[in-house]
Amino acid sequence: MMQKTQSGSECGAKGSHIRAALRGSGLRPTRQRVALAEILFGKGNRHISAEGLHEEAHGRLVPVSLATVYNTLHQFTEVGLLREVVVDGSKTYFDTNTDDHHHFFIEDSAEVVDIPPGQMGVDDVPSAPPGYEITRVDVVVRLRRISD
Amino acid sequence: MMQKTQSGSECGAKGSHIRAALRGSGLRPTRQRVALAEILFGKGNRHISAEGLHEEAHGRLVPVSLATVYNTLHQFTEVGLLREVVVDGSKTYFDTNTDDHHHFFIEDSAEVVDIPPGQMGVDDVPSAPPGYEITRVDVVVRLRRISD
DNA sequence: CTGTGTGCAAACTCTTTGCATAAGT
DNA sequence: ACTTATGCAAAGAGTTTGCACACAG
Repeated sequence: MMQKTQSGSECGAKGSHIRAALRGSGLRPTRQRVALAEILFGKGNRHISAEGLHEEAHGRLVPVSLATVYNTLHQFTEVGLLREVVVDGSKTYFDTNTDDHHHFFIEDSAEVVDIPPGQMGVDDVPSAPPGYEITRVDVVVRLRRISD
Repeated sequence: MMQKTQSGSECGAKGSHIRAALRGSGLRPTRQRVALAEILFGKGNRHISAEGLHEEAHGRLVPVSLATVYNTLHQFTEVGLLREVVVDGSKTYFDTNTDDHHHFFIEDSAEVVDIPPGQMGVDDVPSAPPGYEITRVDVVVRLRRISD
């Protein structure tokens, strides 16, 4: 037999691809993790908060708990499937694009948008103080709506 | 060179300078605001959280409430005496240096340190999307302790 | 005096945690 | 079966708010 088709979501090749990816990262492909991964990675790069993912999952009739969403986001981040983006003091955003790149942050709507790579660079990053190493250089270009 | 400001009221030169600055910003120089301003601006550039400032005030026997610390930090930020720094999702830091500059963030100790200006620049900042203006470009160089 | 600022505690938001139950292999 | 993940609700951290009292001008 083939793999058993899952509950209500789409079945077939995509599901097993995701399951394989999770497995390859050492995560058991549970229903919730597969469903959340489909939402996260199903349509291009996304920047999403735990609340946002939770709502979107419920909108798709995937009833995951908020605690599981947090767990999953952190686990995905640990294994390198996601990246945490710090742009706003109050919420944590997760980015499905783990490449080296930077962000616009639209203050009015609290939205995060990728800055295409190659368009911006950082000159002369100072060397780390002795005893420390640089783990990342983050650039955030903050935007505000022009309200004339 | 030590002047006994604080305690009951403010009689020294520093106190009145601070009072003048507050007044010039349209803020009434209350005891709490003057005391907090002395802590903030009294010894070079600082990066401090509300909790940190609250503790430091108590350490100096200036019993301000946490709510007042928050109010004051926000008021100072509004009038341009402070700048908010977003480096960590969980806490808000305030920087007494309002010039254009960037930061190191030491992840182990959650410390913020200025990167001296002129040592680092950002190339080719993309133009803002139509309808938006850039309010600021923030660079955070994240550091971790090398633990061999 | 008069209005603004302060302090307190309660409320709020986002996130984490503990433990019984459910699911994966 | 045996282990790990999930869900729930409660706890936790940081921040904000509402209202009575206190202080600055």
